[in-house]
Amino acid sequence: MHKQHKKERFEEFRKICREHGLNVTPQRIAVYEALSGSKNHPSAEEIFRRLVSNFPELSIDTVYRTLNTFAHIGLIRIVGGYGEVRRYDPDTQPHHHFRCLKCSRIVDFESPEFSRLKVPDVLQRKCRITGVKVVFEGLCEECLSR
Amino acid sequence: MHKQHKKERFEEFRKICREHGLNVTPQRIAVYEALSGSKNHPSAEEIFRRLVSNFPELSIDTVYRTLNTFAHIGLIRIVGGYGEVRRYDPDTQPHHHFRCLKCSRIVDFESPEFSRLKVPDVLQRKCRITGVKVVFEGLCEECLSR
DNA sequence: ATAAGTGCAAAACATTTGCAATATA
DNA sequence: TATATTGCAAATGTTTTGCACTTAT
Repeated sequence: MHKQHKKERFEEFRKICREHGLNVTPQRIAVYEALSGSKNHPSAEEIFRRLVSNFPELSIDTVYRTLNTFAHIGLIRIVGGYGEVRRYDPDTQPHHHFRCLKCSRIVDFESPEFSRLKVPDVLQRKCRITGVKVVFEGLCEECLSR
Repeated sequence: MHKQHKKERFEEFRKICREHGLNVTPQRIAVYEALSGSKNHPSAEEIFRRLVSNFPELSIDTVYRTLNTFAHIGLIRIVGGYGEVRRYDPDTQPHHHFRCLKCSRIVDFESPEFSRLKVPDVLQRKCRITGVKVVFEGLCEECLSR
């Protein structure tokens, strides 16, 4: 994923909304900006906290609704977790995760090789596969040094 | 993972409990039996429903507490999900998952090859890696034929 | 006997929903 | 102006917790 300027990203966002018949509202813009500018796969609550100081009328249920809408049209993804609060990923391109077992930090990494992993025959025969994700688990840098 | 007889599994279970200073209670036996006899990565609620008809005093909070205890000592695992209810996996051996995007069914498969995937340098340098899991996503047999 | 575990009821969270008011197109 | 979206408040669903009672060792 390469960086985009804020303005380009905004235009892209408008376009995607229009394509899906969604109004472009300040709330949606704010949530999308907050998530796509984040690197830590935040929860709805975290996104809300990040925004509410500059956007006091914003309500948490709108954040949830907005994230659900975005996930539904494929603008963002829900990240695979282990039964904690739901977290969101602005990166919809194929990529992979490291997850810290202690602090739940998620680190993205790309690997075209992993993204091309051969689908095992057992699955190939029965299912339609649309994606793969490799998840490494262990302890992150910060948790190791404590 | 190969099948074990019920009795062997029970002895194994007693041993693990003793090693961790846990009392062997009917509740723990029941929950462990239900989970290790299941093939569908059930939730706490599902395990509870499966047991309560033959064990009417059992309460749902004991099921939660028991599953948390088991996960904590590594007897079972919490399966990676997408922010739905927490689900549990009796199989602690390295294995991989297919997940249906429509009905959330999880299918296990083994692949020594995937379990030996090379840890990318970015991670190798910074983290201590203890496991890998490959997750394929798509539509399962049942959902395809509807 | 003693410490650990359970059931109950209540609390704490996380997420969703109905509805009237408001903003977008 | 018509419709989609929001904020509020309340509902729902999931998971945890305090405490007194019971059970395993």
